[in-house]
Parts: sequence; structure tokens; C-alpha cells
Amino acid sequence: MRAEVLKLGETRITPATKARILDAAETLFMEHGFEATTLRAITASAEVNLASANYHFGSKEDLFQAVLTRRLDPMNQERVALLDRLEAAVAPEVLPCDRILGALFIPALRLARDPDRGGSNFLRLLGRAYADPAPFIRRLLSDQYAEMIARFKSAFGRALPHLPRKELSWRLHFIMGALSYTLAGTDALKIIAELNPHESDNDEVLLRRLAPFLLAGLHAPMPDLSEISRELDHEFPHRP
Amino acid sequence: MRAEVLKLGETRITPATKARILDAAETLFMEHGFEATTLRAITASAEVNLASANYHFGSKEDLFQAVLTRRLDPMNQERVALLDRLEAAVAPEVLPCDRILGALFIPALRLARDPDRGGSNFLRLLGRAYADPAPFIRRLLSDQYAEMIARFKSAFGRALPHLPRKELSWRLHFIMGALSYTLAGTDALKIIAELNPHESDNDEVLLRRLAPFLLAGLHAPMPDLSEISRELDHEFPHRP
DNA sequence: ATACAATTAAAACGAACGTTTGAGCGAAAT
DNA sequence: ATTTCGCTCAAACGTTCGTTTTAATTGTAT
Repeated sequence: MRAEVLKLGETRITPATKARILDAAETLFMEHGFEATTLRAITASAEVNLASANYHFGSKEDLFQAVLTRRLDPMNQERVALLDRLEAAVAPEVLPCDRILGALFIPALRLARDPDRGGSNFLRLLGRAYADPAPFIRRLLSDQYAEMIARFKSAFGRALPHLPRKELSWRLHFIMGALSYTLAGTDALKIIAELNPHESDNDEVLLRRLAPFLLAGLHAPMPDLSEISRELDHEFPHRP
Repeated sequence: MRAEVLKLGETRITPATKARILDAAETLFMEHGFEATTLRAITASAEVNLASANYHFGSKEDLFQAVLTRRLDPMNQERVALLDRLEAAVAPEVLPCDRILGALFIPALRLARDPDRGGSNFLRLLGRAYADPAPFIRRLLSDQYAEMIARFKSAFGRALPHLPRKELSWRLHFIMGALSYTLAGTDALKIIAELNPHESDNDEVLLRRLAPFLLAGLHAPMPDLSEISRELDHEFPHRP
């Protein structure tokens, strides 16, 4: 069938076709999402034959997975490695929240600044994938993120020992959501917010703005979960 | 062609078909997204003829718009109306941030608790739509949100006079992002966070947790946007 | 040179999509 | 009683999708 592994002694280089398909797919998946992107558009953009996509990657879903893992896996490994080093540097003291957040953000920033690794295109694709309802995408992200999230969660748990574990889980959920949503860069709301889209901040400045916002949220007091409906029922007695 | 408006004196009731299509479309669009949901699945679920969808709504995009505006328009009107009343009640003093956030959240909570208005299904659909790259969806949301966002932005501006307008725009962007992402309810990350998905919080408790988180973010200190690359270049001198 | 496996190329496959058609129906209007 | 009109229905339209097939081409080892 297919053989991607080079046997010993062979000098055949990896064909450019495969990389061209990955690059084109990354851009088009980012622009239009998974369902709305066709293999014909991808192979046309990559200037390769249609059948090459199925030959090299199997199915469209496998291609999407390849596009995602190519960049996401190394980035998450960087995140964990950076967190390890930062924690080791201050041991046995606990690493404060802002440094932990840094370990989460800096690898994303570095990826955004490196055009050879997809630049901000890939981060947008990642943000979109977060909100995609397709089961195989959710499974894929779960697998890719599980380790990293667990590692950061325990780090945050040490930095915020007073915070109940369940509340911490939710706040991490909010953080990952805000991060992915921001990176997805739906420009519709930027325009709403009266931001000039042409002189708009790049991803770097954007994450610099997001970090203090989320840091403050992490240190927020516990929510009052009692008397849920009081305010709710009282605010709207009648139509004005 | 088509006539939805009843002439004077006519007593013909609105056919159930139209509502059945809207309800089925709401659920299916929520579950699978716009592209992956077919008109055949919608009409089959609604137990109506396939052509009925095009007859009543024109195109698939128009149907999606009808599903969205049916609930979103009234909810955003409620938000603005509630904000007006809260501000009038404390005038001439400025309304504090937590009350403004309440005006943003409470109508969403009320919608989530009302099964007749789509319950939490619709909020999930809304969250998904936020991240959808399709241009017509982005245009649609821009139109639906523009007024409401502008109104809340000026309210927050009065409550946070020290905050630069651009920073406020971004924080509002983060808030709407976190809100929609949370409502979208991608369960993949809930599982990651080791939350029991079966005894999971409902939308009401969820928003109660989100509100203090975002409130703290609003009051966060200004980010330091100088020396952007210092930390970045320093953290990774070499591979370990 | 010959054999062989990897890759590309062109064409076609069946299925599923959004949409349209035209006949038929029942109730209101004339 | 007949016409009109909103609506439903089964069927088909043309297109496009992901994938497969078959043949030609390439480069490397025998």
C-alpha cells in the first residue's frame, strides 16, 4: 500500500507533495472550517493531484488530524517542559499563577511569531477546532490536551490551595475557552467593538492583554451559588 | 409566491409545519453545526416534507438566520431593557460593573431556564455560531449584536472611567468570548478537567461561576505592553 | 538492462447535497 | 359551483462531495 518510512540506506527525500498538502489544508481549514473545506480546494491550492491527498493521508479526517497534531503536539510539549523548568527554578516554593499562565502562553506566542511553524494561521485553526461539534475533532483535542491540562491543573492547584478543586476546573475551562476564542479571531466582534481591523493588534499584543484579565479571574473570590433564582425572578416582574 | 402575512379578516392559523421545522433545525444545528446539518435531516426530524423547508424559508442559510433571530433578537432586547432600568434606578450615580454584568447574564439565564424558548439548546447553538467561520453567520451576528454591545460598552465605560477605551473593547471581547464558549458547552474539555459530565452543573450554576471570574478580569490592572519580546526570547535559550 | 515499488496522473464511482418542479389537496373567496 | 390561493407532497434536477480505480511515470536496487 503506502510506505512513509524510509528503509535503511535509501536516500529518497520526503516528497514535497505531502508538505504542500499539509500547508494548503492548514490555511483552508482555518479559513472555512472542516466541513466547508473540500479536498479539491486543498489539492488545487497545493497544486497537486486530487488523489494525492487520499494516498498520503487516507481520509479527509486523517488529513485534518495530521494538520492539527503537526503543530499542536510540539507546542503542548513545550508548555509542559517550560512549566517544569519554571517550577524547578523556584522549588521548593510554589510557582505563582502569573508564571504558570506564562508557561501556557509563551509557547503559543512563540508559535504565533514563527511563520515556519504556521504562524498565527494555525492558532486560528486551533481556536476554531475548539468550537467544532464534530465528534472526531473533540476526541482528537481531548487526546492532545489531556496530559498538558492535567499538569497545569495541578500546578494551579498548588498556587491556589484555598480554591475548591471543582471551581479550579471551571476556571481552567474558562481560561482555555477565552484563549482559544481569542486566538480564533472572529473579526465580527472586533468590528462591533469599534476596533480598527487594519491597525488591529497582532496576536502578541492580544495575548498580553488577555493574560492579566485571566489572571485576575483566577484570583477572583468564590461565587455565591446559593439562592440562585432570587435575583432572577425579581428583576422582571412585568413587561415595561 | 409565498405569503406569510395574514390579510385582514383571515382566520387561518399559522401552519404547524413552520414551527416544527424551526424547532428541529434548532436542535440539529446545535448538535452538528451549520454545514454538517442537512435539510433532509431537519425535515425528517420535523416529520414534514423536504420541500417545505425551502418553501417556508427560501434557502438553508435563511432558515439558519430564522432559527437564530427568533430567540436572539428578543434576548438582546431584554438585555438592553434591563440595563436601562438598572441604570435609571441608580441615576445619577453610575451602575457598578457587577450589575452591568448581571444585565448581560440574567436574560441569558432566563432563556436557559425556559424550555418554551429553546432552553439551553439555543444557547449552545449561539455559542457554536460565534466560532463559525461562515461569512453569512458572522454578518448575521454582527447585525444582531451591534446595538446591544455598543450600549453595554458605554455603560462599562462609565463604570470604569480609568480604563482606556481600547482596553475596554478587548475586555468586552474576552467576556463575550468566554460567555459564548461556556454556553457552547464543548464537553470534551469538561472531561479533561475531570468533571463528572453526568452530575455536571447546569447552565445556571455555570454562569454563576463565570460571572465573578469575568468581573475580576474587568477590574484587572492594565497590561504591560512594553518590552514584548524580553521574556519570550529569554525563556528558551536552548533546548534542554 | 530489467524488475520493482513508490508516486503521480486522469477519470470515474456512487452517494448525498440544496434546490426546483408540477401535480394535487382543502378551505376560503367570488 | 367555481375559482383562487396557501400549502403539501413525491419525484427529480444538476452539482459536488470523498473516495476509488486504473494506467502511466519515476527513481532505485538487482
